[in-house]
Amino acid sequence: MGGQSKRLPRAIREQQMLDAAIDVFAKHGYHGASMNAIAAEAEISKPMLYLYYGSKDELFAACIRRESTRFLDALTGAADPTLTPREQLEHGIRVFLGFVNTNRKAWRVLYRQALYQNEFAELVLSSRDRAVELTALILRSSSRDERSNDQYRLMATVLIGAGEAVADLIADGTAQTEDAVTLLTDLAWRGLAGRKPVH
Amino acid sequence: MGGQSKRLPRAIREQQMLDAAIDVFAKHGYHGASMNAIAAEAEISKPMLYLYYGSKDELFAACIRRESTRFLDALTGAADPTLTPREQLEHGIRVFLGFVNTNRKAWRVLYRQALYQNEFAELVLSSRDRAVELTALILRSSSRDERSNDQYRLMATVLIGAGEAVADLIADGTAQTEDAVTLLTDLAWRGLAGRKPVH
Amino acid sequence: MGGQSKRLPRAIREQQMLDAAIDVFAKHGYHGASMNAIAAEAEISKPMLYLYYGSKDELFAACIRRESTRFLDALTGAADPTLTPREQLEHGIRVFLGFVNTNRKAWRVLYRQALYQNEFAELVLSSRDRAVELTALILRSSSRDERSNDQYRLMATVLIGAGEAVADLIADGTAQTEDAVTLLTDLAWRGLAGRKPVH
Amino acid sequence: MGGQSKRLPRAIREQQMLDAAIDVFAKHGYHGASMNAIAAEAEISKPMLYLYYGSKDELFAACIRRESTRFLDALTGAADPTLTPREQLEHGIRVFLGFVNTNRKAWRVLYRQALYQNEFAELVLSSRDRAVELTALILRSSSRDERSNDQYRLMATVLIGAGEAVADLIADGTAQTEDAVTLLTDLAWRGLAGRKPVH
DNA sequence: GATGAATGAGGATTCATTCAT
DNA sequence: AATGAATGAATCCTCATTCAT
Repeated sequence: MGGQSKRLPRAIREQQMLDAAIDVFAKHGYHGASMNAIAAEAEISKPMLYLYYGSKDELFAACIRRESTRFLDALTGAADPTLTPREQLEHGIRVFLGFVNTNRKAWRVLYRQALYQNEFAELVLSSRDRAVELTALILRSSSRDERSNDQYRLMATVLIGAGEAVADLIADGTAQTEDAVTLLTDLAWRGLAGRKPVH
Repeated sequence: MGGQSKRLPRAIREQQMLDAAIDVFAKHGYHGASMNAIAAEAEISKPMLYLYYGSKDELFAACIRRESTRFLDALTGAADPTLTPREQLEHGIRVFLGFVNTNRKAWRVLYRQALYQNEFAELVLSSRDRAVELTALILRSSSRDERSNDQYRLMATVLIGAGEAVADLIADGTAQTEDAVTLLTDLAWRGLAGRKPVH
Repeated sequence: MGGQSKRLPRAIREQQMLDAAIDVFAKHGYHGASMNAIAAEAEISKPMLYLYYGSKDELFAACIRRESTRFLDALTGAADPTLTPREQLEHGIRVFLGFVNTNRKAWRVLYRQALYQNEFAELVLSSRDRAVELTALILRSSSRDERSNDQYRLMATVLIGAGEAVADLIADGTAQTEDAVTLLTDLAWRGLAGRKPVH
Repeated sequence: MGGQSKRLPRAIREQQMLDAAIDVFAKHGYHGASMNAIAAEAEISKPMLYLYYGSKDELFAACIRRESTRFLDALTGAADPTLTPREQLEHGIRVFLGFVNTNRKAWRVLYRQALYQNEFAELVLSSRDRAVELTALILRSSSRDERSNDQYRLMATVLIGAGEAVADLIADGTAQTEDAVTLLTDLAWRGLAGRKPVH
């Protein structure tokens, strides 16, 4: 008790707070997480939270932004033009599921709290849309067919939906990452990426 | 204000209340929905809600139960042994997406609120599990391969995840049901249901 | 369930209700006893309670009145001019404690709930005053001194206070009636009933 | 409205709150006292009450504890070995009744509310038991007889019961402290403390 | 820069009480 | 004569948020 918190530079404080916030949000959900609990977890006083983030909403938004960015960066960084299309697909999926696996809390906050908290869905959806866009691109480049962008986007959405379902299993510890990678890659490659429907 | 609906028999009031509750839960989420708002929507007084359902939790649970049941009944009723496997798959998917399309609020409450509200997840998951089981059965009967039950279940989970992603698009009005039926059926048939990976 | 309660004549119904009310009041206290619980205990519907007694307050008052009367009747009936003063005293005390012993619930409601429930204290006090008056009379007739009525009344109050303390022990089952009779009689006889203070 | 008392150190606020709480509890009883009313009386906001005491129950318990302690301290401080037994008895009684006289509200809360509020009786009884113990000791040392501890305890209970009845009169302003002291001392000395029953 | 002290606003829940049948 | 259906009004409690130091 008393004066634990030493004058830290702003940047570090911010991260500390976000870490704590994500922790508590992941555990109790948006509504269940009280500013009190977050301040306690961060070992600072409540007014500090307000000084840095202004409101609970903004704090939550900041969490979402930080994690979305980290997430997208991971995915973007995974692109590797030297691979074959199928390898690219597999690599992308592996990076995605790997990220979820090592950032379970973030995943829960982002995709299982924010997404269905009316006021924040948009925030997540915007970066999810970028993920869809990215995936659509990969699908197109892996595909032998010619389809409309909308078609590819719908496919990407579906694939990402499947990915999220699997991600949930992984975040819960119910499924193994590698099994899931194989399954999803196969699904994407054969089901979506293109062979002509019949012949 | 308005109707003041008076002295209805218990059974009718119950449905009225659940309708109102689902409405408000769908719009504001579990926490955001106040008993006040639900009572107002149902055009009854708060004590009635408590008289009939005892607590907010139990009211929410009652919503989940009613809609889960309706949902499963729809899916179960869709089974039709006279169809070919692929037709069965397609029909199942169409019924599923059709249900979501005409029960958007219920869908949101069930799969987008309850599922990620810690205390209620289990309730939804138990009926989701039955859906997974059902789907796994269809997949097995549509499949030419021999796989383990676990394999089929994982596939079913993935397919349902994809289905939910699509369902969200439909619930939002972003996608057309028929397009989605085609895409999903194709995905399931080719990506999962099993032709041997070409070689 | 359903129609247990047959058309009973008013007088019987009234007693039935009071019995139930005293039961519930004794167990849960005035505030803790809900009209619901009382109606349930009496195996009638709530509106009946209101039909007969008008309000919770009046129902409680009715309980107090009935039991006060029974209580005073018992005490009054105990007077027996053929006994010696000391025997009278002892007999009075025995009747009092005996009554408490066989009417524990009533005792609790009257002297442990009503007395300290602001709105009802008066009701109890008025009949308690009559008990004090009665006791004062006995004390005067047992006394060799000459004292003012006020003195006798104060003595009676003290004696009754002691009696109530003992009554509590009896109502709780902590003390035996006969032991208490001996002690109290002795106390009253020697401590109050008269010998000159010093000599 | 009014003082708006601001930013007091914790210790002072605590007492302020307890003072207000005792006031309101004494006037309306446990159930009749709303947290609203207590907050208003203390001229603070409701959340402060909860911040400091957590719940109505705990607030009530805190009142009981503070007053019990003050009470027992007063009694304990009254012991004075230089006095004769009878003087000790008289002094003890005077201190007791004097305390009640100057702490009428506390007396009401402790012995007239808490004692008959099922959930709190125990709390009061434990300190009342200590008072009984103390009194029993004084009685024994004042007594010329040899009796069992149980006997002395029963006597003490009776004496305290009588004392409480008198205390009520004093708290109501119906009796004078000095008159009561004389009467009770006499009662205790002659009726209980022991000269052998004449023969 | 940092915080202990304080509160407005609102939420779940429970009653005593009354209609309409 | 008797009751199932219905509610206004309060109560306890919590939380995001802000001062004053």
